[in-house]
Amino acid sequence: MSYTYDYPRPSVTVDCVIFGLDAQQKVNVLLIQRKNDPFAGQWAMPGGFVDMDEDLETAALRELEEETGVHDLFIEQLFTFGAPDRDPRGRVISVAYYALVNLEHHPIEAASDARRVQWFPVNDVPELAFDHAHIFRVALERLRAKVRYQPIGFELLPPTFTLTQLQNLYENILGIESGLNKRNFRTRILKMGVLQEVGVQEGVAHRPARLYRFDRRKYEELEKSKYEDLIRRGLDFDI
Amino acid sequence: MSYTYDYPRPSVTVDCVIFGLDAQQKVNVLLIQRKNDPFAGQWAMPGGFVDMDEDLETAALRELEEETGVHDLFIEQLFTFGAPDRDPRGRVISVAYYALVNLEHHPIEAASDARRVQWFPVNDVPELAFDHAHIFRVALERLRAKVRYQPIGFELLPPTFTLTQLQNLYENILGIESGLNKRNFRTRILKMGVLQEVGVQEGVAHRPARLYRFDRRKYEELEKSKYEDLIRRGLDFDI
DNA sequence: TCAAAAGTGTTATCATTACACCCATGG
DNA sequence: CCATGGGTGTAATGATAACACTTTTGA
Repeated sequence: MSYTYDYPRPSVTVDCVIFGLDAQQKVNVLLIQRKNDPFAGQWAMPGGFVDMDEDLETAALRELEEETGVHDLFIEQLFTFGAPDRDPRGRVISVAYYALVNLEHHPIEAASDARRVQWFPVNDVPELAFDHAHIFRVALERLRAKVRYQPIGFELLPPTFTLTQLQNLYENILGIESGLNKRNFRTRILKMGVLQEVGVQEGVAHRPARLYRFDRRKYEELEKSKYEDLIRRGLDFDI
Repeated sequence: MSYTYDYPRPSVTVDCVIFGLDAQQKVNVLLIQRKNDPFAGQWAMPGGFVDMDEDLETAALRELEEETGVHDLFIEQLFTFGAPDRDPRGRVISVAYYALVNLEHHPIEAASDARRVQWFPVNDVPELAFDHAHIFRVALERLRAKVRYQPIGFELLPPTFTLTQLQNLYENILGIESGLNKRNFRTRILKMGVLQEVGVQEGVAHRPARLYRFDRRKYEELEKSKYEDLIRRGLDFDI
C-alpha cells in the first residue's frame, strides 16, 4: 500500500530524552544503539515515526517502551527540531520529549531485535546520531532550568533519604562541582516545610543522619499558595 | 506533480501567535480571517504549511509576512500541537511560535487575496478556527510566565517612557486588574539600574513625569552577572 | 581516639511589603 | 485652588550569604 499526496510532506518523528537518577544520585541518559543505517551502530535517543492516529505524546511513550522497555512515566514536550538537513534520509521533523526518573524504577530491556539499550552518565555520553547531541544539550539545559524552581528531585530519591543525599542530587543535576553551602541548603529546604522527619540512619560509621520523607500534600498546598502570591504580587523578576 | 510514500504522512504547519502592544500598553493578538473551508469566515492565527526545504522558524516568518505583512521580528517556539483530530482535513501537526511586539512598528496589510487581518485585544478575541483558542491560551500563559523573569516589555514602549507607562504595561500583560503597588514597583525597577533618566514630560495637566530610556547595555551586563550568580549559588527556588 | 559525615550558631546585609504622605502642573 | 497624576519616607519583617564550629557514630 502506498500513499499519494499533491504536495510533498515531511516525516514526523518523536524522540525521548530520558534522564535517570541512579543510586548515587548521578544523572544518566537512556540511549539505544542503532541497528540500521543511517548511523548504524551509533547511539541515539529512543524514538521513531508518529502513527497517523496517535497523539504525539502517546507516540513518544510507545516508541520509548518498544525500544527500551521503559514505561509508566511522565514526559514533557521539550522542543521541535526541524532543520531541513537534520536527517540524511530526507525531511524529518522531530518532536522531542524529556523526563527525569529514578532509573532503578525503570528497568531497561533490549528490544526484540536485540538492539542495545543503556544508561550513560550525562558527563560521558558517546557520539550521537543525527542532531541528537544538540537535542541532548537542549534537554539538559531545560532540566537544569526546571530543577531550580520546581522540587522535581524529591520523588526520585528512595522513600526516605538524608539531606546530604538531596543535596548531592541537586549538585549532580545542576552539574555543580564546587558544592552548595551545606548550612544554607539545609535551612532553605527545611524552611519549605515539605520534608517530614521519619527517623535516623543506623549502622553507619559516622554520626547517623536524619531521614526524611517528601510530603506531597504539603508540597501541593505550597504550590497553590505560591501561585496565588504570584498573581497578587505581579512582578517577580530578580533579574 | 504528486508524491508517493510507503507510509502515510501527516501534514506539518506552523502557526504564529503575535502579541502586539498598542499605544495604551494594551495587549492585542494578530488574527486573520479565513477565506476557505474548513472554518471559512472564522478568525485564526496566521500560519500555513511548511515547505520541504525551509526551517520551521523560517516557515513561520514567511507565512506571517505573506498573510499579514508583519515582518522583522523575533519569534520563539511555543509548543507543537498534534492531536489527531485537531484539523478536520486530516492529520495536521502544527508547530506554534509566538512573539510580543510593539504593534505600531508592525503595520498590517491584508494579503493579496483580500483576507482580513486585524489586531484584537486579548480580552476580546472572537471565536477561533481549529484548536486555535487552545493555542492562544497556551501562548498567553507563556507570555505571562516569561514577562515575570525577563524585562521583555521595556523595548516595546516608546523610546522614552514614564514609570507609569511601564507599570501599565506590566499590569496589562499580566492581566492584573487591581494594580501593582506603585512604590514597590518603582523601587524595584529603578534598583535594577537598566533605566536611564532622560528628561521630563511637558504640557501635561499634572506634575510632569520623568522620562526614561531603556539601557540595553546595562541590561546585558546584568543578565550576564545574573547567570553567573545562578551558577555559583545553585539553588534558586522560592517555591 | 580518630576519621567521617551530620548538624548548628551567628551575624551582617539586603530585599520585600505595606501604608501614608507630599509635590508639581494646567485649567 | 483643585483635580490629576507623579513621586517619596519609612519601618517591620524576612531572606540570604558566609564562615566556623560542635556532635555523633563505628572502627
